[in-house]
Amino acid sequence: MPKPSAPNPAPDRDRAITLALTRWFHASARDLPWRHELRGQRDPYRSLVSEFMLQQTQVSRVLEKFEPFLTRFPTLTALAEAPESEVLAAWSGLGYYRRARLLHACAQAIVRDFHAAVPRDVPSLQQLPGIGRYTAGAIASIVFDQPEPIVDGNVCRVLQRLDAKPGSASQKDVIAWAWQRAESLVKLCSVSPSQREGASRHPEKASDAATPAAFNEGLMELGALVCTPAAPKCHTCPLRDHCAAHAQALVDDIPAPKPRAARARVHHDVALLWRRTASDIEVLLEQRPASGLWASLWQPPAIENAKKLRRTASSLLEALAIDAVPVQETKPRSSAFQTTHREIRFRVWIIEAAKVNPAARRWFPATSLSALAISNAHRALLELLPANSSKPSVQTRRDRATSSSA
DNA sequence: AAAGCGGGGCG
DNA sequence: CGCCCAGCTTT
Repeated sequence: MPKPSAPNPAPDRDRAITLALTRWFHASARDLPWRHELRGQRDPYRSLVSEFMLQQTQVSRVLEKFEPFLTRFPTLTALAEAPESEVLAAWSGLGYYRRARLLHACAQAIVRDFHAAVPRDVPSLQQLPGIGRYTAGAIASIVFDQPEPIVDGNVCRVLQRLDAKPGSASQKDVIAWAWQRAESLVKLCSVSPSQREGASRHPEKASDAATPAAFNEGLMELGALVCTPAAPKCHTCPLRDHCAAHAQALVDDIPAPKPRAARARVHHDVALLWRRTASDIEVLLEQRPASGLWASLWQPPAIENAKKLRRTASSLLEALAIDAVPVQETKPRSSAFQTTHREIRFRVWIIEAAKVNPAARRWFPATSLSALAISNAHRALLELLPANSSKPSVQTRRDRATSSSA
């Protein structure tokens, strides 16, 4: 029986792409904690949390925080009812802290407007705080298997290479092209009634059918594991035979690198004030403003963007309007920290104070800091406290990889 | 339309 | 050391 001829060759190529990627994903997908299914479906709440954490953040970073967050906030309602300070504390170290506040507000909006059930459609999802076009498409397709496209950095790169589309993912025209391309591909994955009938008569073929969920997640998984920015593993790529960039030897030129602004270098003068108590030491912290860098997080009192070089602890305390008596003057310690947008040189005076008027600041026991919302930059500074000088309590990834688990 | 926002791993 | 990452909101 002759196969009906297609109107043009593109649909055949695209169908082959969706099928090959779906099969590869089912065979090669990593076992990630937010991919665990209950009764054949992803947990919408776990998926929601993972999507927020994964915004501009690598999987390896999210893996360290995901399960502790879910243990602390097991349900959407539990998250919605929690105080924001605890949500920020559980987010501590993940960066982009606005996401934590938006996730919190998102959970509250879902409870209020959708009876505590994550909505299934893109328009409803996209109205929620912190959910843009990508995250709405990801929830709709991956959790609810709807034929909605998604485009992130990974997907844009894969699609550009697939069609040898030049340009950078920072170009609006490239992004717009990628959304069109992703949409036309994912729509080929929606199961038509006749296909569903066929699948029920041939259940052994069911796992072969391309679904929006497997195709979309396959695009991202391929970008993460195979079609990487540098040194892509074309020899193991399931789409190699369909890839225009590979055929034309353009893989290393697509996508074009994204222009990036230079990092600003700034100095912060930090007063790491501590005092002894009967059983512990305490450290003086203040809360940052609710917007901007490290919004609402706790830190030692500091002069930011310090212009002039301060030479004594006393002069810093005076600038900070802290009425304290240093037990002794010490030289500042240097500590550098980088974010994407700036390089911060901390000058840290470690000051044991006999007497302090804390004003708006608060004393915290050193043992309570792990439950507080503090950036990784400032956690590193707190490691300079005398109580921590002999035992490193911030364990690096390298530490964990090389130390035996006792 | 453009800027702002963390943090770390990797080549 | 530069580049990149499962983006979104604000200005």
